[in-house]
Amino acid sequence: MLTIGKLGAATGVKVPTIRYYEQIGLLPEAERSGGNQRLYGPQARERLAFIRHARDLGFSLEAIRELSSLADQPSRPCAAADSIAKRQLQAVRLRIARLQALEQELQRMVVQCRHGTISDCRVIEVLGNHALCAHDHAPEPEVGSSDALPR
Amino acid sequence: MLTIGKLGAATGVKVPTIRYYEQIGLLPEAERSGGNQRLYGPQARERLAFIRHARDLGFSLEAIRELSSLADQPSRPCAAADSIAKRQLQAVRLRIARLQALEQELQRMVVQCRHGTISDCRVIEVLGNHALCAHDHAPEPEVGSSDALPR
DNA sequence: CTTAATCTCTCTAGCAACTAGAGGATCAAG
DNA sequence: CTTGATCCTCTAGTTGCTAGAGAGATTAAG
Repeated sequence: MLTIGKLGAATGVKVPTIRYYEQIGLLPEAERSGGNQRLYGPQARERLAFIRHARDLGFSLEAIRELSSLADQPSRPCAAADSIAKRQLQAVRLRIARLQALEQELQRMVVQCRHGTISDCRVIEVLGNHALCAHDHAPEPEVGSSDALPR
Repeated sequence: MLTIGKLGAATGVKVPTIRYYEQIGLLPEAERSGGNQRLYGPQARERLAFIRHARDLGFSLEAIRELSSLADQPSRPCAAADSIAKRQLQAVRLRIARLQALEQELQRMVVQCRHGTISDCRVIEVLGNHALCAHDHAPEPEVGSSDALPR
């Protein structure tokens, strides 16, 4: 049995985050020791590793909630899991495309800066005037429930 | 003079967001009409467009605060503005690289899914076992003050 | 001139996904 | 048996907004 600190060290999840996951019901309530401290077995460890990994891949906690309730029902078809992953893939691709547009724009700004005074700084100038932009870099449209990429 | 609603429509910023910017001191306090409603001139409009554009380019409000205080001092050297933009460019590039790793991994997961049952779903399996991953997709390290990319 | 519709005002509370800190209990090592 | 690390609960803060209540202002139509 692991204490919360060991579990955190083993999975790379911070201690308060583990308690937070329990609080929001993403992890089941842990067993307790005589002195009221949380104790975790290998099952809890696997579950947390699953969550951690999915977080690293950018899944929202909501998506992870779905995924892990699916994981608990091994005989059901996996179409749902598949579609959650596909949605996430789409969201990631969109985000990449958008960030690449930003990258272009920022690079242009930085390259054109003559390092003089603010009054003729290209960075400030471009920010003040969208018309000087080469590309469209509109804000991201919302995509399903797995919009935000974390950390 | 524009009311807050017209200003919002003109700049693409929502009304409560404008009030929020004023509240946190990113916009100066607006003039008021006889009936206590906010009124904006062209200066405020430019400032808000500047903020909006910088937000679209992923700058944090903190970075924007710096940038716009710089913009107010036209005779100072522009090295500071330049370096803020460079930091942002770096952060964006890092984020792109990381998202591309995620994209690879997600795609592998999705492609390998045989559309059977959960018990042999590749998506669930990979999430449960990081060792099945091709790449490292560690969480992003923090970069300066302009970490989060919004919207 | 009145009424109705549409702003606008302030204020509080909520979202994701944590993080930080206070103040106290418990545990393992020496 | 004491010290220091770890654990407990609880509240509040972070970023960048968004939503809603309840009240007042303004405008357009009739």
